Amino acid sequence: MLKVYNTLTGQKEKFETVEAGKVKMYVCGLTVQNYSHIGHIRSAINYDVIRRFLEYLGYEVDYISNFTDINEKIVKRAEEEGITPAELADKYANAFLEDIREFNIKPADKYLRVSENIDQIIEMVKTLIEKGYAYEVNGNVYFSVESFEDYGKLSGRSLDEMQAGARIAVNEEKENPLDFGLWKKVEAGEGWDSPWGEGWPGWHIECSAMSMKRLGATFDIHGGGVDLIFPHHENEIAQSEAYSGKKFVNYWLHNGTVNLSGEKMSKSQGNFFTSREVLKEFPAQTVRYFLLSRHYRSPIDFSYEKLEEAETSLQRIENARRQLAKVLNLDIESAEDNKENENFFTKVVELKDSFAAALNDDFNTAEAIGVLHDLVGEINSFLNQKDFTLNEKNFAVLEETEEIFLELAEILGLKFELNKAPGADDKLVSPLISLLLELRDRARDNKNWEEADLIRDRLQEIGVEVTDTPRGTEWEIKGKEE
RNA sequence: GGCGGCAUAGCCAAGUGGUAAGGCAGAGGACUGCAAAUCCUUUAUUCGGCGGUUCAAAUCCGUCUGCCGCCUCCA
Repeated sequence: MLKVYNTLTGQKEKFETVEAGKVKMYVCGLTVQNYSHIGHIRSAINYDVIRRFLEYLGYEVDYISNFTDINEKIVKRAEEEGITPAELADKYANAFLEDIREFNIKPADKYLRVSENIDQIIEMVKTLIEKGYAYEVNGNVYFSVESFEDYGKLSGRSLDEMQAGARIAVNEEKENPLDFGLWKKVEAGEGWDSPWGEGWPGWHIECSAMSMKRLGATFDIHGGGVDLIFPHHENEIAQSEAYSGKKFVNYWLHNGTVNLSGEKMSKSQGNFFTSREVLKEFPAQTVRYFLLSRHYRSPIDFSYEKLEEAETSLQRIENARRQLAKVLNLDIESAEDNKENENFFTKVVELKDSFAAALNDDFNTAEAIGVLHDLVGEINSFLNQKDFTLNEKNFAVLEETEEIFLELAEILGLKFELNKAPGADDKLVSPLISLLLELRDRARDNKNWEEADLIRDRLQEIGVEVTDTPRGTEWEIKGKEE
């Protein structure tokens, strides 16, 4: 049974959907004003795994995200780059889509853009004014936080507490300093026409308008970074529920931040790694694996040193996968059976269940990765038994294990494709290498180590890795080192 | 100042009442002509300090210390 931690209640809750068998989820995307950084990628990977697991559980998932393509920052950045705001937004939205492909993140079913949903937003603002939740002053429209009884329920604050904090910029137009903008007046020619004059939507309103338009007044999951809880998501709840009179979202999920030396990575602080610069140093899968090695709600400290550790750890899993594939390629030697494979397979199935149980517990990917390593240990031990032979029963069991292994990895979005280097399947290359290795074997039989090593070393230089294993000499095209 | 979170081995990290997963590094071993690779075993009487509840606490309560987040744009 799936349990998820809901920020709204501060507890893990049993997960039940509005509509049986279907999950409607909305994840706050980014303002497309620059290249994405690792913090954005963590968020995207996190919700990607959540989505994949929900699909694994059999749900039909409608996963929606957004691109904020209208605001001051975009205008400013566009001026800097000498292009129009729309071009800038397009450029970075496309860059983001390229980035997530690298990280094996499934794209959302739909990315909603503010610029394409202005009508919807205006309609919503209009209704909020009519219902008495919002007011217009000089072409600006504000939401009145005092008019919404439950204001503060997500972030666990009360209006009194927040006013005591008194770190809110003074704005004479607002009835209450905490009131937030729904519609913002801008210079002629820069915005959209509205009943209140030319302007832009406020930041928070877009997510409400677009998510409800696509997913309905009440939907299942709304996700984003913890730094969005207040004010962004708090405000979304206020305006959405004031508008529809219904509960907006059942489960609020928030992922932790990516930190650098303990400090939050963020654009405004200037302390961030873009995903692109990280990808120059490490494979995307390593980054993904690293980010999933910690529970999504906790902050994670980012460094290249940690990525190197993650790389080594990930290789252990990759090796097991490769060994498994190699063994499955061997000829079946005997029909004999031993009891070992039954014990082995029982454990494999148990681990499969443990893996699902880990993710069922608020998507605990760190624990799930631990289970994956346990599975690797079982596979290794089984394959490295002294008297291992590939009999029919072993083959069947290993084939099924491979399937389970790949299925679980797929939930985490990890791909373990076999190295299909160019030439590996070539009708000429393969026999040629086999021939060379035959010569090497003969040299070894004659204890002519010099010649044997020459063949191995020369093959290595060409990019063919030769490994002596208890099952005989194996080779693999690795390609040349760059 | 207000609200919230976190503190587990050398490092990273799971674990929310039943006696400490997993990874990295380290140590030992297996395999090998050698090398590389790989594999196996092993590494916390203890969970920031103190006090309390309980038959039982890393897990609950109180308190102290340290770190972080939000309160302004932010994934």
